[in-house]
Amino acid sequence: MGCLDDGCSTGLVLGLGLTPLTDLESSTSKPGDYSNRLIRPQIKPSLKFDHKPLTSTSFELSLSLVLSSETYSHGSRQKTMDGEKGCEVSIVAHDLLLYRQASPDQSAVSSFSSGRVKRERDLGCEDIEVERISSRVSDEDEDGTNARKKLRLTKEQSALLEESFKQHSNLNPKQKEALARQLNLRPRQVEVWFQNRRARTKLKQTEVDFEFLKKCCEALTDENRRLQKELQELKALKLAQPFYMHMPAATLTMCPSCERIGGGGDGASKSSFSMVPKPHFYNTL
DNA sequence: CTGCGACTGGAATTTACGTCA
DNA sequence: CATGACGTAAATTCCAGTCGC
Repeated sequence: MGCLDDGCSTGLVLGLGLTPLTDLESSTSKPGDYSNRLIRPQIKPSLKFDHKPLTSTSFELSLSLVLSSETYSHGSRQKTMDGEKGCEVSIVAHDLLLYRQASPDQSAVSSFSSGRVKRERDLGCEDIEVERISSRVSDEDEDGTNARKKLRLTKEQSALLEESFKQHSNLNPKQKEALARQLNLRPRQVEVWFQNRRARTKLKQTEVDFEFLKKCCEALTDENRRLQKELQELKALKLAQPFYMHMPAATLTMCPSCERIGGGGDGASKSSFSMVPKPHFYNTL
């Protein structure tokens, strides 16, 4: 990314925009995890300027040249090399687009600090157009810094997301799209919400597991201490009462709870207890 | 301080495309 | 010329970690 500053040093950044001729969202998509990839071959020429003329693509591409000072600090992950000059060209199309909440009661405005080109297909064409109109107006701070402005989801949005998460913690692209439409959010936002939700659910579960294991550990420590003590007492008993010495060791058992010694043998076997292993309470998770 | 929306970077995976036998 | 195997680039998703409001 250093090239933006020093390599080219032109102060110019080439921005790429998709002006929709797009039936690509509606017609070519198929259900399935990677349906959106179907549009990739069409986007590809736009990313590699040295391959094909832009006009060969199936939709119009708009390029804008802007001063690099207008670009975002995060920059773009998608970059390519200018074939002729060997100069890195940053594609910042989406970076310059501002998302505007469709809901009028949404006071918060989501920043679009580092939307990447690859994310652009997340947006419906209308959304792109809306964002294009409202872009460059208010997303950036006056001083050009790119502070994240955080959207606060409404209760309704959160509730619906939660509801949806309960049904499936992972969304396929179609579900994501539908949910985003329903919530007046970008698919990317829905995606991020689900990612965060999964991560935090996992974190919570880890904490619960940790507490559980800690309690198990404490219980086992206690049990171990008790058994050690019991062993000591048994040893002491053995020394103090030589009476048991002449009995075969295998016939002697001790009740773990009442600590009484039961003898083996024919007659005694009925009255003696049996050593049933204690069931372990710390079953696996 | 906590909650949470958003971002970054990396891994894994799929797909398209070019090359070669 | 058609075809299959193979390598590679591009694009996607998810996750872990982090930032910052």
